[in-house]
Amino acid sequence: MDNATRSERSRNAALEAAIAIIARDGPGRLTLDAIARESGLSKGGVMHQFRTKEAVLKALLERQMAHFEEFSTRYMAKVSESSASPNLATQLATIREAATSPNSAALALVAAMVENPRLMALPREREMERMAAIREEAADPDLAMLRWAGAMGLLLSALFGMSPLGKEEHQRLFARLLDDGQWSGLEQPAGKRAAKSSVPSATKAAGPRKRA
Amino acid sequence: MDNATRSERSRNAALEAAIAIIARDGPGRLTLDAIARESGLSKGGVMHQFRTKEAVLKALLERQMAHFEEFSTRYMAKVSESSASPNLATQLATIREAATSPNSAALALVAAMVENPRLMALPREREMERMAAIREEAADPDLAMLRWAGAMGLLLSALFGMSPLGKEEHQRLFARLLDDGQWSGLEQPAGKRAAKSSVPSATKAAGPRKRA
DNA sequence: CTTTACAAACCGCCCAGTCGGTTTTATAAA
DNA sequence: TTTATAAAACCGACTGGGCGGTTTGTAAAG
Repeated sequence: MDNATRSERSRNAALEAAIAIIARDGPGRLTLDAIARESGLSKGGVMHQFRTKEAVLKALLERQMAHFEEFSTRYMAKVSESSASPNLATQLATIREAATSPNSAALALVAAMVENPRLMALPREREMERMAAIREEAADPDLAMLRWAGAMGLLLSALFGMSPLGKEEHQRLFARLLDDGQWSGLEQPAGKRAAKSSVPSATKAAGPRKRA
Repeated sequence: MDNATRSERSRNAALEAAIAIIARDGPGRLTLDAIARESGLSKGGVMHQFRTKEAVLKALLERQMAHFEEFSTRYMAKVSESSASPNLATQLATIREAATSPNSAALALVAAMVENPRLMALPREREMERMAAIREEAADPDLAMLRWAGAMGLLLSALFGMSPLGKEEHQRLFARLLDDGQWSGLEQPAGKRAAKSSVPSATKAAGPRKRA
């Protein structure tokens, strides 16, 4: 086997093993020996590919980021024409994907944070770019950010095993977050705030039933 | 000094130390020796008050829960008359409190999760009760849950050090989440969904929902 | 005197990282 | 094609420190 592909296979196996361990046993059980055992490699082999444990975490993080980056660009290509706010739609869909992906890919974040909080700088900066794009395209930037925050809340609370929501509710809420039509009723021009209670009713036949 | 108060002081010192360590060095650095060093107690003293490390985490978790419980009931008493959805308002305010409290109290959750995911059962069950109350009182339960999720997203993403939002944006978004008037424009009677959806939903006709 | 709160040395285990050695691949001279 | 040499990938025993937890001793409270 070619040397380059041999290395790549080993690195890959190690990272897959790391994900499996985190998902099965929790981030606290992720050790270099465990990775070696799970991947079939020896400890030395793992250490040859990654000089330190932090390097493993970093590679893991970058791998996950790349994966969702790809999902993102594919989704973006699909909706960039049909949606008025493609960046927001893409982010919401990506977060939903992360929340429903069985391998609990986002757990890599937890592992990284426990071991070395500085590693979070990478995903944060990436997220800031996206957030800027979302703001640019939004008629009501704050509302867009709140929809983003809602998706993150669903994802992270589920990740922590402390979501009080059922799986079906989960899906329904994500669907509503993604549905632009559901939110157009209360968009506010940037910089202006008003305490109004009348209903513009652009999107629905039945008005709210109960008001204070 | 009285024996009972002496014990209480020691337990308190240990827990304060634990919080300080988590906030300063991250959850991965929380060790019994570190707690002993930080609190001024000896390791034996710490172990006398808490037979195991898990007991420390559990006590820490209960302490934080009690703290926010108190905040909750106080806030609830204030708004129970003036708001149409006092449970939701209280939860949102409590989450905001957790997000802005300097001691990063909620970090105890992360520490607990890393060490022993089972400990999350307590806060989750408490959260489910509250979620039920929120649903009961809401004209549009799903929208209420989404506002809750938005607050959680703001809190947790900030906790992870991966929030792309500035401090001022943070506050502004929380304020908007709390403002009932901002959301009345798109309430939907429970059990009914607008047909305008541009995104196909996976679940439909899930059955009748419970109304207050 | 008995019990409780604390101190400090200590134990065994686990973990990240090291090291000398072996196997596999790459290069190239014979 | 064969052989020689170097480099890269890999192995697994080992080390030193840190960890959770125990044990023994001491002083204060009751």
